[in-house]
Amino acid sequence: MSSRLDPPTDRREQILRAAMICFARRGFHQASMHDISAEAGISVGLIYRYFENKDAVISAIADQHKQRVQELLERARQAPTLLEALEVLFTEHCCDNTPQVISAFVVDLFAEAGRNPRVADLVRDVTTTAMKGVTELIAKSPEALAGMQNMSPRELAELIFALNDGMLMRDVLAMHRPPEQIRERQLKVARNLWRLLFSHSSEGAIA
Amino acid sequence: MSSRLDPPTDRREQILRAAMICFARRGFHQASMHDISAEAGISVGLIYRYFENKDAVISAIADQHKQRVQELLERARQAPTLLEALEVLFTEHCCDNTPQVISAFVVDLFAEAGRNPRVADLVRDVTTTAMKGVTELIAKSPEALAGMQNMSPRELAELIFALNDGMLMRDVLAMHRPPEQIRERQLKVARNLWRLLFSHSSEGAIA
Amino acid sequence: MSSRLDPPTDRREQILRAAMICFARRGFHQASMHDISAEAGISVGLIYRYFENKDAVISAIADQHKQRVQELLERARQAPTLLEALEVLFTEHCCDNTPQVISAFVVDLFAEAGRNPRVADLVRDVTTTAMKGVTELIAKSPEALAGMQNMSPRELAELIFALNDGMLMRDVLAMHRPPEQIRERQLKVARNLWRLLFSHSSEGAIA
Amino acid sequence: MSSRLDPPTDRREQILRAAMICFARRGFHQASMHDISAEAGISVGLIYRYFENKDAVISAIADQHKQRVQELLERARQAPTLLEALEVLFTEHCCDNTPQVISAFVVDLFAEAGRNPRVADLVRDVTTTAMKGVTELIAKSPEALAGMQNMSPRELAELIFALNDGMLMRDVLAMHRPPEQIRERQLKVARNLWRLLFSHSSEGAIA
DNA sequence: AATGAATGAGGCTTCATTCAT
DNA sequence: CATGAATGAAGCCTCATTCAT
Repeated sequence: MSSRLDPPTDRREQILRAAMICFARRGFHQASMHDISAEAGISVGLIYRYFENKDAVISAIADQHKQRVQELLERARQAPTLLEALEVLFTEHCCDNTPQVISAFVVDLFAEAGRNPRVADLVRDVTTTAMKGVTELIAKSPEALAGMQNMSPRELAELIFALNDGMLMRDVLAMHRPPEQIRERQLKVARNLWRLLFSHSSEGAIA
Repeated sequence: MSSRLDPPTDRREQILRAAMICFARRGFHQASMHDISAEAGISVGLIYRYFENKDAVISAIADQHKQRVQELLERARQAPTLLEALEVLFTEHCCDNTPQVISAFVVDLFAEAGRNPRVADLVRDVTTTAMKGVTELIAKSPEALAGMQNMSPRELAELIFALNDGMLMRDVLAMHRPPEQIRERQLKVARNLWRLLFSHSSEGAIA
Repeated sequence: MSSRLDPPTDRREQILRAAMICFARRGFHQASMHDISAEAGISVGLIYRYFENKDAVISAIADQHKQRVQELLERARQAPTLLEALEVLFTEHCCDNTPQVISAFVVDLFAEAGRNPRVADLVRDVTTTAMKGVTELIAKSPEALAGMQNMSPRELAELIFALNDGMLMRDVLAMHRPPEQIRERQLKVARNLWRLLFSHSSEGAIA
Repeated sequence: MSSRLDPPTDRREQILRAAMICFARRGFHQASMHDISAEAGISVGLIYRYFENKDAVISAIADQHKQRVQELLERARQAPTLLEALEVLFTEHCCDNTPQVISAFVVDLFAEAGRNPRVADLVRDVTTTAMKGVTELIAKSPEALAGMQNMSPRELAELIFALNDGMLMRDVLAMHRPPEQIRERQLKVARNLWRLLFSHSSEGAIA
């Protein structure tokens, strides 16, 4: 490899960051290579020194997304309780970019997956890994085992991810509203589900 | 003239059907007007006799989607029980087109909403209407009132829709698998949620 | 031929009148066949029953122009004095259409003559005929013979026509101003030239 | 790289020269961007690096025309006598291009001015400036003051310009004839007018 | 390593023309 | 006679990609 900050890696990062912004703003195919180069403050030709073509940029961004999700999963795994792990996972969409940037990007990523098999494989890989991770998390969790509700850990994980993705999908309709407000509202609903799934009936209404 | 439908309406439908297929296959912007005309078996120019431009075709498709959802909501409203209404809603994605066509299209529609304000308004309109309809359905339903789980009808509706959308988003990753199989698996998980939300604990396991 | 008002002739007239308006408004090539049909209140296809194609319409309009000029020349010839004849000629641009319509059309006609040889022939024919007519008019006129200014009748005619055309060319820059005002101003200048050319110095100031 | 001019300016010039030729040959709207690129020996896309769109090319050409006229006016102003100044102005149409190219272009420019307000403004600007310049020239000229013929300097200028434009308009009908021959004939007529306007009768025949 | 001029295929759209009704 | 739906070539413009500097 190379040390942490040598030019090649830096350049790649710089380009990918710019690409991410452009893709979120205009979509994979509406964003032009020129848009990306302008956003990155470099020339168009330079992009081609680090990426074979536009598709390679898209793939690289998708890869980056995959890694982000894996890191997230790792952090979730280290949370003391299942509910805390879920909160970590749910807050995924907040890095250096605003949540809507991530949301717009992810929705476009799924849309692209519907056409581009390479992207589809990659997204499937991400979701499968995440799903497996959360399924394990649930299987190992005492709260889950107790509440279980007649559902398998796998089914519980599916419910949870569907909720996550469904909320993310709605984000793009509220591009103008303050991110925190959106997230808070969504978190409230998500917590309702988690409580429902993972609280023992013996505890009665938990509030 | 013609028997059932006047030609203009027929043509519009024919074009929209072709556009739907192309949009699902390649996305709004990757699908060319030529693709659509070829799929419809007509010439490119003819499309412009029925639609001002490509954007108008996209808008018309989005409108069609809106109406489909509204009809669906109407049918759901007439179901005898809440759970049956939810089943109706969940089965949305099956008309003349295969479910994946609808899914791919809807995901792209949301992606587009993230950029095109006109599309965003339309999609927001659809989701708002649907949400309101289901919220009312829940508010009027005895099962819901009983189980309620400390959630407002509105929150319950949000949960349900998030699940719906989340599942739909995943559809695009399974473009190759038989639709029924996908739907069945998803339905199972969805029923789990509905049971959880709307069954009195006194009744025990319902399914 | 046919009687004065049989449909074919009427239709042709109707189409040509509409074409004239469209050509003046948008130019020969910017005006579409659809524009013309709409202006005439008929269908596009019908135009093709009366004209082989768009070029034929342009040619027919040019022909019409030629006839209009010839009639004008005829009227000018019957004027009692040369100066009156010139006034008739100069007022050419006023039929059922506003003068600017004619001006815009004529300028476009000359522009088209620069490319389309058939139109060039036709326009040349018009100008040649008109020139010959006016040259004769001058040659026969006592005023002219007296003043003559060392110019041949032919040269005098050239001067007069250049003035006419030059003024007409400027009309298109004043599309918004009241036609009478423009014409009056131009007429004043034209009269100055005519007086200069055709008044004996012995007569002193004539105007 | 280049010796005298930086490449961007060269390219713009190259494109404008090619556009001028194409516009004169086929008219503004009949000349395609492909025609221009072929004439310039470059690709279509390259034109768009130097001009926003086709209209911008037309505007640039019109601007160029404006500057050419202004330079001409400057040269005319420096002529020792009024008659010599007029000769300079009249010979306008001869630069690097053949006179007919200029004539065809100017006639088309006026035709376009009849429809496109932006072009109309520009052409009006040119004619107004030129007219003002010549009016001043006349007002300051002793020959004019003497002969005057009861006309104001402004009216005299109008006469002169109408003659110029009228002759230019006729140029397009003689696209095939040798330019010098045309010019000579026209010059002879023009001189007749000038002599008439600006020669004291006491001097008798001047030419 | 970096630039950005240059290419040309391909997309959207218009429009003259035809033809079934 | 009249309509207007239908065709498809052609025009304007964009953009991924290459390459000389």
